[in-house]
Amino acid sequence: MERETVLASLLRRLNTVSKLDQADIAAIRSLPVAVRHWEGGRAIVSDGERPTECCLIIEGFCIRSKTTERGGRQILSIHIPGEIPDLQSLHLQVMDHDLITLVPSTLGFISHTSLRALTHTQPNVAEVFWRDTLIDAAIFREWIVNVGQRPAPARLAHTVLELRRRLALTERAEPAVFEFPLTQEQIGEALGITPVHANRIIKQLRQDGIVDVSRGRVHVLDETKLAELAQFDDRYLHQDPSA
Amino acid sequence: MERETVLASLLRRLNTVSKLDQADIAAIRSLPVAVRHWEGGRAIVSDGERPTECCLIIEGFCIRSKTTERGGRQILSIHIPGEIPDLQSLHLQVMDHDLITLVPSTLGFISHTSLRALTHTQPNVAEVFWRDTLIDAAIFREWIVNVGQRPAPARLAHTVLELRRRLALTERAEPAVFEFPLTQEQIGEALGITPVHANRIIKQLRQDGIVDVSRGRVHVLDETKLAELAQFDDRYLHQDPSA
DNA sequence: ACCAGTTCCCAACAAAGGTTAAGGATACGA
DNA sequence: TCGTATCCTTAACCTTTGTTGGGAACTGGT
Repeated sequence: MERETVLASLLRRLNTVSKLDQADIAAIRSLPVAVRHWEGGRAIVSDGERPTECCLIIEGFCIRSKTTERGGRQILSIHIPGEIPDLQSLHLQVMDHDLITLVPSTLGFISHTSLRALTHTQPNVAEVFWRDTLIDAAIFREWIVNVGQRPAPARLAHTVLELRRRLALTERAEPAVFEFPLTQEQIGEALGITPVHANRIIKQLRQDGIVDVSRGRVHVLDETKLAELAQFDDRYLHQDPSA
Repeated sequence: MERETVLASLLRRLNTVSKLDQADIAAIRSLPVAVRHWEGGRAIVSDGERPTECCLIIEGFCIRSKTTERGGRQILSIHIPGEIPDLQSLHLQVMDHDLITLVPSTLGFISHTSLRALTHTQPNVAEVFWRDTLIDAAIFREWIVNVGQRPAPARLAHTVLELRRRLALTERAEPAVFEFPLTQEQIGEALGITPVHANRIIKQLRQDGIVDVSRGRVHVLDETKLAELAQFDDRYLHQDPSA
């Protein structure tokens, strides 16, 4: 795979969310990236492990999740190409959650060693990466609000709109139809509800002509009603570098 | 107030959670800190604002929270002396949530300017601060699990044990009785339940002889039962610098 | 075309949690 | 010490969500 395309979405994203100068871009471009393909539904790193590299999603979808001792699983975030979902492992040596592919994916592995060398020689890149992990945390905060405050249908609506907005960063569009490769069971795990209840609310939203979530895709049926249900305000994504 | 005591708990905490050398400690000690007293229940920074300084809690308790358009409030975290709950504002210019005192507190304000100067001259301090925000994010992840997966009594038990463990970092003890200055309404906002339900579960836990949460304090009645209910595993707090 | 394994779908019932409304305790200032 | 505000407490009732269990539809492999 071309080096260009491997880092393209990462650079596009970082350069939108922060400010990179030519030296930063060149330095990131020269990072050694080991490209590997991964099946769907397979762990990349697991809770308790001490990874020595970070994982850039080049193509595909991943989730982060934690499993409780009672066997329940909570999905913490959904990740898309251009993101480095385990960037925190650079300074948090032991994983406190799992990182798992949802679908067959192309991943780029970058060693902690070379990332640390990069952040030491390019302090501006260090700050851009730091900011990236802060946005990650901001998304967790909103996820807490989602699970803690919103009724189940609004939770799904919000999750769907957040993902679309984040996809728009690298894809430059907010389409009415887009990929959302979670089973109903996984949707339940993301929203903190059972799969049966996930099925109920999906059916409801479909019948109400608001949104159709099925076969791994989202069809937005009524943009206005969906936005009203989700009360989605993208400020927390901090996509504007001056904000 | 003595400079020593102003930064004492911050330094103790950072030095436990990460590794600081003498130069780092000296550099942090020389930070200009503006000490101010704050009433309880008053905002320090609010959603939408662009703060120019960060806030160190010297004495007291604070929370971070978000308010939804429907009027519900979700408490995202509880903060104690030695913590800088809005450190993220250093690289996320616009606040996406509120920071509020719970009780009358002594706060130390440190300008972004001097913090940036510090992180530029002492890259190791930058990494320690970065790591601190990553631990903050790890706590958010566990909070998502708490609200999304655990039944209400276990949520309260977990929250209580987490706070005690974090207090132990600067106080070096895990007492059976400690301060927990949240009203039942605020407990509900933290756990994603109504105040009425918060009251129900508090009463339940008291009657079951597990824990008594009242008048702003926690009394642990049965350490074993409480631990079993909460399924508390402190790995996610990353208090050990090698982990 | 068939099979096994998922995933989706649905119904009936149970439990957890939300709503409303009201009385009682506590703290604090005049 | 009296009031006022806040907080705690409880009850009755209602809604959402969980549980159990089953069947239908789809998928990928042979």
